[in-house]
Amino acid sequence: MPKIELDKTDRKILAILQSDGRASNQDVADQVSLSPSPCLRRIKRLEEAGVIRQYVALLDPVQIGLGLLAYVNVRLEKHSEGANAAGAKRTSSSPHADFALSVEDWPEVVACYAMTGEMDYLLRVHVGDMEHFSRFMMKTLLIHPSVADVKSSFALQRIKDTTALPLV
Amino acid sequence: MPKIELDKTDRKILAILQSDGRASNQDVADQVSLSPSPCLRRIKRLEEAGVIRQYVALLDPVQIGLGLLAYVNVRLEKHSEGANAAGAKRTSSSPHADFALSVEDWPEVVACYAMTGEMDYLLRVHVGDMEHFSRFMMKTLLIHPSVADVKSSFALQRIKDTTALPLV
DNA sequence: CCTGAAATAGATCGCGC
DNA sequence: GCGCGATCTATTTCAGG
Repeated sequence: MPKIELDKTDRKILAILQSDGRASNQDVADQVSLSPSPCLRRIKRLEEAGVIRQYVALLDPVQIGLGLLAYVNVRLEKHSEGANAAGAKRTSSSPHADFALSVEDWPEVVACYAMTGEMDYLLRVHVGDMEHFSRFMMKTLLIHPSVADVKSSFALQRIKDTTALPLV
Repeated sequence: MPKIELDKTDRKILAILQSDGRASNQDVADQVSLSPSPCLRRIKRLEEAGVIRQYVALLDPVQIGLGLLAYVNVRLEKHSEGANAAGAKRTSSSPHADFALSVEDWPEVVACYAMTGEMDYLLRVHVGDMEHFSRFMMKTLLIHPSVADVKSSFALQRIKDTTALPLV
């Protein structure tokens, strides 16, 4: 991905599309004081350069039955043997590679980052309720051979949560 | 927000729009084997019920100069007096209300949840580099009168990060 | 709840500036 | 790089089953 130059107009376009991903090219063009053709050219350029990665619809978790949000800190086994203990499905090169692959298959886990600090991974987990969470922990996360230790916290209140990044 | 019933077709529509927020109504209609009109009605219904909260464009943080992602745990002062110490701009009812208001004004903080456990808040913070992060900490977060203690971790690797919620 | 047709609006592209 | 104008495609509404 080549890092491209962004002028003031590009940043304005990005700000608009970050807050309304379905804004029509004409609307965007009006707001940045361009005619539709150059505006569309800029948007296409931003898409092709990968500055705009994706357009998505954001859903309300509560409305689709996912009323409980948890952040789970995970520490993995240090030794590779763990990966071949009971329940392991892959002959893995490392617990890390194995864990990363598994995470892809767990729909409750919407985000997973390898982190600095004493805990290796931070997971964002959407579930319906405590029972659902408990089931996920018992039947999925805790029985994973790479996992050594976990610590969970639960969201009490959303103060802020946006996909819009600040444009410097 | 009234919780509405979602049938199989609704869930299919939601799945499509979660992965492509700009999918045309015709495309969606084709994929769920409907003609455009009833498909559009369903989408409008999902939007009006708040199941679809928003359409957005997702940007690549690296391409816009935000190469460092941090999660910051914040613990607040227990006593209300803290909120009126040096630098406080609001006569606040509580350190929590005061902190929540401030977070809105900090563009680096894209997410903030009040959490269970020993730390009160979890913040997701996008910055350009360590210097930028350091500046944010020194000049913004740590001088906030409600803040008692912070612990930061930094993302080493993104394993997974999606806005698409699982549709049960 | 669906289909299908008709009117409106937006996307797209070649070309001159 | 921008803007204009022609063309094509999609959105949106509404009659009727």
